[in-house]
Amino acid sequence: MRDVAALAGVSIKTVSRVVNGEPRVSADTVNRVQAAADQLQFFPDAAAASLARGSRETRTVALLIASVGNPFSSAIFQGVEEVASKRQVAVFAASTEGDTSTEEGLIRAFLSRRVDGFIITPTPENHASIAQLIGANLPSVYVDREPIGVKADVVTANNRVAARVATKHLLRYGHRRIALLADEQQISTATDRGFGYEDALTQAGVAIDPALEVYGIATVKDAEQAMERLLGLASPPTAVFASRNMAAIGAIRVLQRHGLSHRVALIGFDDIDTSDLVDPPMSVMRQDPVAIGKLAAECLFARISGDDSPPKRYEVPAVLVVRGSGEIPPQDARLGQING
Amino acid sequence: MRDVAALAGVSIKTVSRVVNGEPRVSADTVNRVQAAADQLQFFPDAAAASLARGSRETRTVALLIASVGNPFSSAIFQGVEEVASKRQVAVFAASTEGDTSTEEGLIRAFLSRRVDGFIITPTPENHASIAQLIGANLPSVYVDREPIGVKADVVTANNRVAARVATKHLLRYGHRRIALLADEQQISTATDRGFGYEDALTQAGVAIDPALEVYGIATVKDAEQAMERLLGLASPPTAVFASRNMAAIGAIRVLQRHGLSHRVALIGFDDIDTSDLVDPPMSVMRQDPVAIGKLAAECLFARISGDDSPPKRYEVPAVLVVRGSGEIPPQDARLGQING
DNA sequence: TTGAAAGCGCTAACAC
DNA sequence: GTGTTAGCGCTTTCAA
Repeated sequence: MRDVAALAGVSIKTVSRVVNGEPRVSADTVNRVQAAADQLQFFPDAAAASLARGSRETRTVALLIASVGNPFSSAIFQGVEEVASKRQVAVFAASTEGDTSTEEGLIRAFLSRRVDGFIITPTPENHASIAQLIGANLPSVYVDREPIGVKADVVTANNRVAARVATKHLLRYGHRRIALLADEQQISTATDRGFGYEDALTQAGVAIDPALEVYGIATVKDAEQAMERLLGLASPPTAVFASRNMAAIGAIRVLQRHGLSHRVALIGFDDIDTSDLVDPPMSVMRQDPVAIGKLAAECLFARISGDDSPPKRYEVPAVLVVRGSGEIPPQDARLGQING
Repeated sequence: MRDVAALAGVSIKTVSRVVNGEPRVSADTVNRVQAAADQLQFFPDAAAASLARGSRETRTVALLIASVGNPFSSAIFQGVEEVASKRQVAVFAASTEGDTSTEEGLIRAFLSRRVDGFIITPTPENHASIAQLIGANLPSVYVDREPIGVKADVVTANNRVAARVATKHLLRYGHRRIALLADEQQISTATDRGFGYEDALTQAGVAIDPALEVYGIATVKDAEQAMERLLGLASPPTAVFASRNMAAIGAIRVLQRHGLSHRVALIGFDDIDTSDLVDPPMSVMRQDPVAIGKLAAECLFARISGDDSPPKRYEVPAVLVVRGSGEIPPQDARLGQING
């Protein structure tokens, strides 16, 4: 900046004025300064500016998600980015991989980088401690999962209702033995979907069979193992509610392997590009992670702008998409019934 | 920091020493300072430190990809993150959406934020101008696509060879009318795959039919339209090489719609979680975007650390995954031949 | 082992 | 319209 000032023959402050587009600078000066800045490939140092301004605003936010490579997480990122980029805010996205100490380390790193706020998919544990780490001065919004004991905005899918809708759909087709595949029970998303599933069964007068409820599905492999086990039951399920992407993929893989994919009904959560190409085409509760991300970002920017109303909970509705796999009527699915 | 110093009863410099873990501070002082820092929830300001240090290192890099929500791009991000997080480097990821002016704006924004380097999937045009924008002082690495007229490291898949392998595979099954679906011809990735496709045909003595080569597939919809058109030809293709994810999805959708998915062979690029669940299971050239991202990040950090050897080109091999869709023998695929 | 002074690149407040 | 001075939070150099 000093160099630009020297080259343009003005003071350093005038360069600052031009760079920030302040009024009351003569057109001639503006031109001279801009020419000098271009020639020197000058880019203002945003960090130094923020430091000097005293506002400590960096126009940067941090997004902590399960994994940047996971389609659901990255759809959230996409939503956040859409909103942030309109405001010229840059986004640090990072993966917690579900690990609390990684999460803490990331928060520390971003705190040092003076982000303006956080959007967080909380890991299963330790919610209070990360909230305390962030402190009260920095706004944060939680997405996808509800942190316990933390006062902050939360944006999730309407998990309980959506799970109820999916389960009712299967019940309507006559199913009575419906399996549930879900994430760890420490995660609100999983338990809420479990509640919705149980709501529907109870309302239909169907007894809840704990043997059909499998929690702790974290990978496709987990889902495959669970599905194998379910099919091995004396009285296997005739339908499956796979309450997350990976669970559905694993379940279908196993059903296909046993030639049962057209005999056991299945409804997934999380729509994906290829859901309609699967054999049979997959019925799903389609949640809208991009909308979740957008809403979370909007909340966060409202907070950053000074909104100090009480924390709110937002639910983005998931919709049932009927494609075939969820409309298969109950059939005997005991292993060995087909192909000997 | 001043407050911490006051509370601990030491000078500001001593706090700095403790925070940076410098030696030659008495254990007692360290404890007092740390207690004060904890009590005050003190986090050092990384930007101010970088400013004072004069090295201008921010331990931050920028990643410009097509779209953060796109599975291929986010897999690259995942690879970059894996390497960066080990070095405590934060990543700004942002979407260009293939738009040159967006790309330029992002580069300017990150230049102002004083990132240590760039990893870029270049938009179709304007390579030289973005390189000039970044200037010679900041290292940058290009991924997935080769920028023209830019001297920098490049990491891509072995596009030409992989396309040759895929096409040869189809030729081996007896196909002679093989369609190519590819991205815009301004993108090196698309043209390289096109060259590989043509290499294989030429080597097999099969004439290249321009009517079977479709470039400019940017969306699933584009792919669907192209596939419809191809099926409407007097002599339609008996096989398809869909050289990108979206092209494969659109093509399969149309083939399924016409009941031709078991009559027309198809090989995709980019493996996805559900490739094996599709009807029929999709054969693909599986590229490894996570590895591409990792390699790019490693290159970038080497450059940041001062490596000034001549720019290199790296190719990460893609492997053929045989699942069924690519092993269908040639059959009449004229519309209306099936089901009247 | 600790502290004082100077300055990184920039902007606020105030002159002129 | 433009320049001067002080200082943001920190680290460097040098002195104690």
